[in-house]
Amino acid sequence: MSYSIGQVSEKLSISPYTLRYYDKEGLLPFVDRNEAGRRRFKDNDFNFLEVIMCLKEADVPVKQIGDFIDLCMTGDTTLQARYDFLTEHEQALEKKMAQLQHTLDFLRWKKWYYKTALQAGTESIHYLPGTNHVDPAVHAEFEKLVADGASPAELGKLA
Amino acid sequence: MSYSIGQVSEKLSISPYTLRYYDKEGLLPFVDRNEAGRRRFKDNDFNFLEVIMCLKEADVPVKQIGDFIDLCMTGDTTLQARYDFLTEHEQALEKKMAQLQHTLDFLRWKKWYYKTALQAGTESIHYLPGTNHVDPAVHAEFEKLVADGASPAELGKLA
DNA sequence: GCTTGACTTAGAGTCAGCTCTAGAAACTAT
DNA sequence: ATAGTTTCTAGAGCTGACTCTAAGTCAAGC
Repeated sequence: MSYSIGQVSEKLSISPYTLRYYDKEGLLPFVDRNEAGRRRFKDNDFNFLEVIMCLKEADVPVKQIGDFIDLCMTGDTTLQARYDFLTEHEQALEKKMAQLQHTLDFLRWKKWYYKTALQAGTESIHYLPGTNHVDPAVHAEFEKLVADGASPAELGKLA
Repeated sequence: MSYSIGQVSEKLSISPYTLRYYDKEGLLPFVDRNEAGRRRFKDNDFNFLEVIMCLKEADVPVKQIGDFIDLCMTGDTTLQARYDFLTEHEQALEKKMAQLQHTLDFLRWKKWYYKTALQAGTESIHYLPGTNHVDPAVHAEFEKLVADGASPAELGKLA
């Protein structure tokens, strides 16, 4: 079973332009060509493509993905290097997810800020008297609700 | 209390170039200037900067962050729009985190793949007999271990 | 045989998000 | 006062990741 660039493009929802770009950047050295020079993807190539898409999803730059594919093509001497590469990016991803959780929590505190403002009809309930500046006690109040067991996601929900 | 662009840059670990770029893109309309035209950041401005950094972290494009800041400057008539904006990006972020969890799981299965190959001294233990193609049963085996209660993160750990 | 459509390459163009340069003006320390 | 540092603007330059164009090749259907 073999597939044209168009069929692979369709299957993976990646444009043929992008697939050729990846090839040019050295990400697809495993892809065969027919007599006319056209790319023929094998079933096994989808294992590589899956790894490539995974690493892209993990925000690994194209060049580094190329380095990993190089390791793959070299053979058993690079097994440890490949394992280490994946470990490095596993850790980076864990770190990123923790960071995104903070970001999400912040978004929810701001939602609560606007929810309460909406209910009051004006943002000024959060200001220090006579100013346009937010009272730091407002954030503290939200933090207290969370410390007392409320879920940030729920606190932000309107009505 | 007011702060120069250099002090803000230092505090937030953002280059002054970037801060000026954000200003140029309309993200910092709230920043005052002194008689000489130099930016003077107020304490309250850090609330805005915190929101900007949060939205950046959530991968919101600079232009859209500008739209949100515009809403903030307009006053109480935009409270609902601001709430909706945050809700939209909260949802996008939740979706992204779910996707990243899948990516992480995939990375861990690949780590297990290389761990077992390393222990065998060769990747060929995963190949279909007489080929260089990965046996689909290998992934199924990993999935079975997970279904039987093993943690993907643990399965990938070496030694 | 001829058109249509998918493919090929090299190379140009685009976009976001910075990042830097140049030249001038303004603070800061001695 | 003067040297050094910081800031200002306008605008150029850079990087990564595509995205497309042009000109040509190839395969399939009428």
